[in-house]
Amino acid sequence: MVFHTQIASIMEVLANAAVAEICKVVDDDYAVFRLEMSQSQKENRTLRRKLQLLELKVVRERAERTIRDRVRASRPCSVKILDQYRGMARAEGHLAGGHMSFVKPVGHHAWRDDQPIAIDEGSGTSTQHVIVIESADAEAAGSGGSSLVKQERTEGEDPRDIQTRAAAGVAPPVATEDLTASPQPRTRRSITEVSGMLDAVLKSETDTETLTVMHRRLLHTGSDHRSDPEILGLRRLGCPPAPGLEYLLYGNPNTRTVHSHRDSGYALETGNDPSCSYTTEMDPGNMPLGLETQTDLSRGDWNRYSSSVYSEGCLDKKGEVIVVDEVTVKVEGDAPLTWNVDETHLGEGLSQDRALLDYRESLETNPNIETHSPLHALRDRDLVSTSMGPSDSHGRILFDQVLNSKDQGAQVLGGGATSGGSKDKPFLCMLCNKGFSCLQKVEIHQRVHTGVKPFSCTQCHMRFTEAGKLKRHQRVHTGEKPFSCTQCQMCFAQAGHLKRHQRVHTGEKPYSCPQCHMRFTQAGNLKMHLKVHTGERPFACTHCGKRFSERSYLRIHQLKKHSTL
DNA sequence: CTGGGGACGGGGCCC
DNA sequence: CGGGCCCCGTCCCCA
Repeated sequence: MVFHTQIASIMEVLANAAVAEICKVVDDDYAVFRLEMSQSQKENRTLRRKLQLLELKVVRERAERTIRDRVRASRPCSVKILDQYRGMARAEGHLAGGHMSFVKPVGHHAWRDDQPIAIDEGSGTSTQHVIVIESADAEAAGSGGSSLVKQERTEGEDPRDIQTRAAAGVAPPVATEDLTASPQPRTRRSITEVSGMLDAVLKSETDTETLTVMHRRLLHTGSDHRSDPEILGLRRLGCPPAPGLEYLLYGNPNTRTVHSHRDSGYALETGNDPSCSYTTEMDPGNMPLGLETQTDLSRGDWNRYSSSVYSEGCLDKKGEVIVVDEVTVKVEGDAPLTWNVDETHLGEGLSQDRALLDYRESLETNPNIETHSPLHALRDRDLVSTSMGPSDSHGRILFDQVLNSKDQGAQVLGGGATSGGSKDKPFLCMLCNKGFSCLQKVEIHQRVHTGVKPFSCTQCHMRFTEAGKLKRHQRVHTGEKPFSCTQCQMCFAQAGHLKRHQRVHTGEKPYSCPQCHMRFTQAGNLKMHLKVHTGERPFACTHCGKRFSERSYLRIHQLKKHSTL
């Protein structure tokens, strides 16, 4: 018995020893394995970083080469892309990390090429970064004390740490703002990227690089500021985006989310170049809209947007509005740039801008189009070029917009002269070929094609092409009804309405139905009546021809009108 | 409840 | 700048 007990004890000891030995071997192997794994991972990270750098360089070189060509061709938007791209390229050495912060030097309203961009590279590998761009309120911006901190916050990380690091880790010092405490009106834009790695910012494919530039709508104000894209482009070369603008790159336009809230409008000037003066499109008084509305502008929103500009008096008669919304730049090898504006974010007016870009691009890249293009045809025509020449910025923007209206091809390229010009009407509309006696009438007329509505109501956001129509509209707000009926006490705001009303007293019914004997005082009522004669009303009265949609209606009608069944 | 007509408000476009 | 005409939408009333 005792022997068996000793044997069992020995066996247990041996077993424990064996287990311990096995564990030791496993641990050793595991340690070696982990070491090898860590080394492999390290090498993998290094190679990946090198690959990203190479990709970035390729992208940068190709884009710069292409955009440089575009700059030579005086492409203003290309210049913007180039500026932005340079910003990215400068930071490429720091982009390999998953976290970084761009801190703009204080006292500057815009990023400049000669300004160092301080980058605080962290070690986070979060898959979601939030870039918060803070600019000072309107007062601070006006006094030159504007500061801008562009931060990218790693998920789960204390934002105060980022602020501290951003403020302390770079020079010159940056005035950071508490993101939650300040009740002052300010501008805040936050951008959420789904992917935080560099390849989410710049995606390089085999032969295609896609840069998506969120380019806020710009208002280039001032009559002396030519809308000529060439001039704008050249001036913007040394004129990076002001805080009122955004030049942001997104790697994945499908997943990006842009939120922006503007509590105050402000005008910003970049550097000392007055040509780079822009004003934001929103006025706090006239535009209680956030970017949520702005990014999804319907035509009405667009009208509201523009109306604030005119009602503010920012634009004189010759003022101009340049609107460029979200633009995707596709660089395909050495092919010409094509500009695609996301139409889902655009209203009707903005679609015109997209067409403007596309069309202008095609004009300058396609010699065939150039040969027959109305643009060049117009340039070659002394009459029109004189009336709407480059010296007239307003005319120029109309000029461009006209070229891009939807019916341009039929009217201009087709060359069909419908009404033509005469000696007393030598000024022609290049769209409908109508003749006018003076330049101003051409411009007013072309608002029909361009959608330009310079006259905005101060009470609401309605806009009109003519001052007289605005005056008429404002009677809606004033309640003024200067046209009174002599037969009754009715008053009307429009003379036409009074005239129409007076048919009630005269009994005149100028609108007669061709299908029956019904007559109407108003054309609209006749039009409504004509629906009775459509197939939707299959039951007709045999006496008067009146039709009904239901047999019961016809029976009631015949019973009451004709006393029959 | 529905269809139809009368009438008005507002804006677009042209002259 | 104003007038004129037109269109569309809407409301009201009646059958």
